[in-house]
Amino acid sequence: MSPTSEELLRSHGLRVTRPRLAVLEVLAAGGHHEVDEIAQAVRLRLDSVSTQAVYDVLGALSRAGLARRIEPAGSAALFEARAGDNHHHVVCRSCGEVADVECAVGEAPCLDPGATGGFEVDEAEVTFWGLCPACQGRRADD
Amino acid sequence: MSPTSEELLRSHGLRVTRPRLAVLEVLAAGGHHEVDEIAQAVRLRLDSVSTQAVYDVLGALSRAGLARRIEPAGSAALFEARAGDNHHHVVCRSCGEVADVECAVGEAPCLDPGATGGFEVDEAEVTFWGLCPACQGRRADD
DNA sequence: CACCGAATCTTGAACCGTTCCAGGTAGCGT
DNA sequence: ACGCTACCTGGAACGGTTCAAGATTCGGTG
Repeated sequence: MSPTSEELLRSHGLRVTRPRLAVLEVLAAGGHHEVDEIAQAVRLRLDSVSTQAVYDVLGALSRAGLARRIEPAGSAALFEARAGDNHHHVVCRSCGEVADVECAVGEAPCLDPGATGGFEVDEAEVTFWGLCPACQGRRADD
Repeated sequence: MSPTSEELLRSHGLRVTRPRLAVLEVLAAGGHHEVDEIAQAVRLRLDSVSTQAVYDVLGALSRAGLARRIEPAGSAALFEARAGDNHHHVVCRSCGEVADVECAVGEAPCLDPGATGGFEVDEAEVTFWGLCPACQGRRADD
């Protein structure tokens, strides 16, 4: 069974606070969200939370491995609950919609680059670009 | 033999102007550069070029396929001359250094995602993360 | 070779997401 | 219950990028 948000925080050495619980629950609902969206959703649950607090919380959760930050070129930072399972993303060139893509290879780093010029690689981040179903329909509208 | 910068521009339907020639030559020298670096390098060749012009030129070159824009999470936009050959990048987590990595698979999109949720994928962008040779040495300094 | 329309460049300011700062507040171990 | 910190608040600052209006230049035409 999945642990409660409170247990998650404690087990990762983080203090349990209302903003953190709220952010965790918003992320747990799934999807990829901008900081602003998260802030708004959190404010529906709590009376008021500063933008700064949301950034801090998201930073803390990311560092603890409870959230993952992605940043597709041209977009603001997005956060998602899935972290540590090495999955990837498809981004729509037209509307920016993001969806998860399972890692077809397996373990991280799931790709073995040939010559890396001496770099010590620990992760391979893959971003697929294309058109989401909705934008395929209205292709001419760009 | 490789075409001159002027021929490149003309063959891609772009007007030949001093700023464009200068930017192309800076990029042709290789590497991955920020807009600001490019602007400075260009100003060594021409008397003065506005920052805006550099952005416009880089945008035009990217659209024409003469330059490629990459944007590793946490960095400003970088531009490089190699475009259309579907190669990838390694980024140093410590200093941000970027190096090219040949595509191990071949044709674009060089990865075949399994389930893409209906997305029509046309490109797979791979970013490897790790430590560059220099930063491996001073690992403790972070 | 002069002319014209469209593309391009200049200057200067606005924008947006993110981060920094100083101070008050609240979680949690003792 | 107390104190140490980590955390949250509010407001201002920042950097990269983009927008806007107008002058200039490119390149095809007559």
